[in-house]
Amino acid sequence: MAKGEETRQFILEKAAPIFNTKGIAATSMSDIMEATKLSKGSMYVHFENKEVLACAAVDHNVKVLTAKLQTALSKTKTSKEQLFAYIDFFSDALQPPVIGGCPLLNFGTEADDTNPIVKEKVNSAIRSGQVQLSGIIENGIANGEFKPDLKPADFATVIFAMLEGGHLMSRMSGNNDKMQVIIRTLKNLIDQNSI
Amino acid sequence: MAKGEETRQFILEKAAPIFNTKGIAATSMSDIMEATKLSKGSMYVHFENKEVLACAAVDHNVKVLTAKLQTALSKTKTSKEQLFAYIDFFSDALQPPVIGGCPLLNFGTEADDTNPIVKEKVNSAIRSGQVQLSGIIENGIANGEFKPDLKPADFATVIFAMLEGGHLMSRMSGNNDKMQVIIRTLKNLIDQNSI
DNA sequence: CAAAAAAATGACCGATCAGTCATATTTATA
DNA sequence: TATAAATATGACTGATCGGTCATTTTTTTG
Repeated sequence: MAKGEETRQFILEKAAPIFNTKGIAATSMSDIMEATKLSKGSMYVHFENKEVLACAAVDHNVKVLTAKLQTALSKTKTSKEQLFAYIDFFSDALQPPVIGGCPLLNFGTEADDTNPIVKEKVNSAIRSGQVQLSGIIENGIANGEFKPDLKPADFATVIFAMLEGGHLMSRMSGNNDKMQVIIRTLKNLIDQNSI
Repeated sequence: MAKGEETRQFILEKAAPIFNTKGIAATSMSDIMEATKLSKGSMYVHFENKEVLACAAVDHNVKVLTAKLQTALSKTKTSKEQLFAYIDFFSDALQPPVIGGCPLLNFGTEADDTNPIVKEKVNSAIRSGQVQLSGIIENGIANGEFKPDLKPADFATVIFAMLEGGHLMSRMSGNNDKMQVIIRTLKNLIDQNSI
């Protein structure tokens, strides 16, 4: 990796959790300077402005989250195990896979009415999650693990919404009780739809 | 109402949707000045600083949301009707009860790691919603509308999480499809647990 | 209606913001 | 190793931020 690309990645690794924790608007370039110990000029060698850096940081957070999720999923065999692993991956809202909590929730709500580019990144990531979940469920139906009347797209939506909602609730309360209720309910639902 | 209190309320009515839409960090006092057509000095007569104004705006958003919800609930009789009315109240994520979308989602994610006061306001509002939902379900069990093995607190958590998650998903996609899946699923769940 | 109190004004302040650029240093190339 | 290119530095800029305050205007009170 060339020196430039190395520094760029280094900046992203330091900046991504800050943006995810404080939000884009509340994160200043000097926050990133402090975290990287790099000069202001150097930042602008690798990112033409804050908006570009913020977008790259959003991508980085989503990429790290996705990569960790795929690692967790790769350790499973059956479709049911995959669904359980997917759910378990998000089971601790207070020690989430990426620092600052779910980046889709964080960046999505901030970008909603103000930043169409970031909003579309979040929308795209949600769609990917949906596609993956639907695929797991479809496979499970095809190989006889799940009941054939289970609607893959709808159930994927329910899983995703419950995880995001539970994440919010548990982070607000500062304990993981709500998320555990969500996890248990989801697993029961999956069991009820298993053969 | 004294002149001072009148102006204070007027500022809050103008400021609340701006904070809910742009976020606290991204909203400037000049945004509020422009919306109210008031001078900067006048703002500081009624709110000692931006943080106080932002907190009051959070309260205002929650209060308006709650008031509208109670109005919707007041038109119902049975417990099941109340649950359906509660769900229907949040059914359109693109035309939400308060401008900018769910303030619990918006302010909650922004305040999460940065603003403990606002975070606790959101946490408290979520708890209130939970208590109200649980109460409706308990009544429904007591009067024979719902199956006695339905767990009020857990089911309230599931309803709340699904609504928040569906809200996020639909706002990101820009259409209401996901929220409609959530609504339909929740109503089915309620029907399954009705007698 | 006059005096006192409250509210409204806008110029002003220091701090911080995102971003620039001449210069220096490091890295890559031939 | 000499030269060119890429990268890093930090002082600087203009704009905007939240917040103050002497003054004026409006409202309340006795």
